[in-house]
Amino acid sequence: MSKELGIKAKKENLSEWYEEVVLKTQLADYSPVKGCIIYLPYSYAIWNLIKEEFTKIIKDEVSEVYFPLFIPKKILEKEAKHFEGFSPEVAWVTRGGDSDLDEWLAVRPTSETIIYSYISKLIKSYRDLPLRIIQWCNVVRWETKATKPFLRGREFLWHEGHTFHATFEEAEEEMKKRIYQYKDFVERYLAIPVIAGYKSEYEKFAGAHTTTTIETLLPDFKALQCGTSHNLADNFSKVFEIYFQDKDGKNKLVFQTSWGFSTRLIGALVMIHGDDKGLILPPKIAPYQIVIVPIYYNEEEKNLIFQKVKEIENKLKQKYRVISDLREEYTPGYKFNEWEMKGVPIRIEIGMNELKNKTLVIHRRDEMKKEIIKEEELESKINTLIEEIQSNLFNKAKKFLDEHIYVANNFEEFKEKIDKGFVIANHCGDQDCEEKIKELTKATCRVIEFDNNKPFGDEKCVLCGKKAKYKAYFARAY
RNA sequence: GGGGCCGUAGUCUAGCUUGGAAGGACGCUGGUUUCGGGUACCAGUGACCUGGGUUCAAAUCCCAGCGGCCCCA
Repeated sequence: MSKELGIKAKKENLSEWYEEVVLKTQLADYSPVKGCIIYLPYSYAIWNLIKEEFTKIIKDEVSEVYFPLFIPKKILEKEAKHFEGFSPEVAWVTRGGDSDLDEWLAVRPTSETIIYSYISKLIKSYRDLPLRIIQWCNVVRWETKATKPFLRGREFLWHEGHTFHATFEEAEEEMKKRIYQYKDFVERYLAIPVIAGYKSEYEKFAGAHTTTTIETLLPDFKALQCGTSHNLADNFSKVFEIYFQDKDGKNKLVFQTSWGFSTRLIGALVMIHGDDKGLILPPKIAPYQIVIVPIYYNEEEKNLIFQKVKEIENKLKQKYRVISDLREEYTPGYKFNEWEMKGVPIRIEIGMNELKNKTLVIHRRDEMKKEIIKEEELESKINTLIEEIQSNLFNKAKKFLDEHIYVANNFEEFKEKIDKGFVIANHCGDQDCEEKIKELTKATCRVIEFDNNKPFGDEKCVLCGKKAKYKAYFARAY
């Protein structure tokens, strides 16, 4: 009776548990390079599903492109604030073959500069606007601190959208549209509840006019940024000289946005939905939504049951991602445990009892409950179960998030609650003051809601006591 | 940025204090058996992170590097 295959750590010991789940479910493995993980088939399948589903949502408006991995130093440093923000973690190519390069090439930490150095070729007239492009790629940020698979690495996969508009207002609208799209997507597909809103001045994207974000809370009460959308205004078009000729014949600067989310979402999925047995995947992005396990005692039964398994599989395959586990060297019990660890939402068990009675055993991973149904009810049962599991996971996560949002009327209350989740507090908006809060509590301003951000109570900043500019969510962050 | 722990087969690990033939369990391969919650037995397979130093002799001691984990800032 070996327990070696299962997850040994309890979820209470979150770090230990997380590492074990990622490795044992074969989502990913370590590589020889610090902070660079190997995306094994299971996590890559999840990423592909995320890509596929998100693409369906945006494909009518946004075209897919691919720009180079390398960015010449001159181009990367063109927008001063952007460069200042990213330079501490840029990886450089300084040598090619046998010779030193005359100009260093950055491995893209993000692609604004390489794209914007080119894009004026595509934008001549107001008729070319708005222009919207997206690329799915890898980026490199040379982390020096501790790395964690999916959540913090030197290389990760993401998409970055870049849009070009005639006016500031249009760009502002685009930025918000995308962040709401992210919120909707992450909540409906990954079942991860998030809070959407602005970043503070201190936390915004290097080079942006305004940054918006979606933030969630992990089980260790730390906030995790799940996606961002920036209004770059004309900050980049000024330095990259991206002009268009407007209806009035004048040349004008374009206004831009950029937005993205990354494979970090996979880390969030694991952390938020998993339990002591391992992963629990939301049906909409589970590589396998249903696993069918046959149970038989001899060759004769095996043939009969495999036939039924195939029949059920083919029926369900019309609509769902199904796998039949026909491996003969493992017992049903072994298979149950393995697929539960891997988080497959629904399991169907088929043995002689089911064959005789024209029934099926249905097991749901989120509640770990078995049910016997009539065979003819199968499709309607699966349809409702898929929906139920998806919303059950979201509701559980939403409950956790809601229960860990506190309000602080003063700094004492702030300090008391800050290690338990999000703390809503008034803030003056000054960068120095925000930095001070970070020094004192390790917490940062995570998000300022779009609406509902007016200061409350005495309307004074929680730390410095000056008149508050807004109320915001603070937390310790990943 | 500071501190600590660790690196032995695909995985978990014994051995390290006190230097002297690297042991077990799981997995994997072949076979028999079993299959409704991690079957059992037999046989086989497979490892000391890298580099340097000390020594007659290094998994073991020392130094450096690489990688992983944890705590603090």
